[in-house]
Amino acid sequence: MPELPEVETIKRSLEPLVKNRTITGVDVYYGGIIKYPGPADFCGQLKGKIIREVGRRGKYLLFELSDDYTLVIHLRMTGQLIASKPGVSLAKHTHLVFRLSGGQELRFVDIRKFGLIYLIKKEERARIKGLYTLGPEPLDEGFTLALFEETVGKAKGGLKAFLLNQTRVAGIGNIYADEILFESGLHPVRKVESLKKEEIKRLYEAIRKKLGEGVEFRGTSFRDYVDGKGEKGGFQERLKVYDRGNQPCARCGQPLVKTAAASRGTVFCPRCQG
DNA sequence: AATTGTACCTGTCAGC
DNA sequence: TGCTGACAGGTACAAT
Repeated sequence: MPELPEVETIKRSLEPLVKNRTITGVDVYYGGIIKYPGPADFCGQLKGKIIREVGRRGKYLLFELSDDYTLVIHLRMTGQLIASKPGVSLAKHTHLVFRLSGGQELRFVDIRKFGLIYLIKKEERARIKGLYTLGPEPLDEGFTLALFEETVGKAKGGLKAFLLNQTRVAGIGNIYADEILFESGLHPVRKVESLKKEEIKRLYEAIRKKLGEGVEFRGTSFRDYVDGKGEKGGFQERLKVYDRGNQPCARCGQPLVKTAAASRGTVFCPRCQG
């Protein structure tokens, strides 16, 4: 489900509903989601903690808690984190319920059970490899063209795989990767090391533009994605290539081609993305 | 070090 | 109406 724009939208929608509330208890219906520590310690340590801040890094949600603890949640493909009122019947595939002070609950729902949840002390962040190896945040001010040129200089292989690699740039997934490549007019299996300076700039600008639009339109509800209030996003109506195989290209009218690149379904325009 | 393949799960859809 | 297989927003880990 969620790539950077979706996770950012969840973060923003949840923040006012959970910030400064105390976790009064945790109900576990499927403990396999909890990767660290064990379920008993997880629940025991969370009880009584206050949610100080809600943050995001790449596709990870970070709940900064009292006593320097961080609750780290990755939604992977089908994970949802939804604020609910107590007593409302549990949606199917609800695996975890965080009970909060002031009559609020935060529920973790995940059809495929791929989600990952950790409770760590701040200084234990290295325990989560996918988190500490993340590349730069593409929408931050620090993500400059010069920094991106440096990143590109270190990489090799196909562009689609490059964009999906979280250690290069954080937060891009399959939907936005295809949209970014279409926007920049670059072929998904074009070699990173073959890019000219001007093409690197186009790619950089497309990354900022497409992820920015994704956030602006509150994410892509292609399938399961909803924000922290259970509301759908709007960017699915603005997709130009993702899930549009065989449909005419918005730019030139030629049929878009669906193929596989980096072992992922990939749609592109063979004419515009030569 | 950096790729590639496989595993983790359930649901949906196309084709028979 | 089943049934089967392919595919789905993403990593983590092992093997190369």
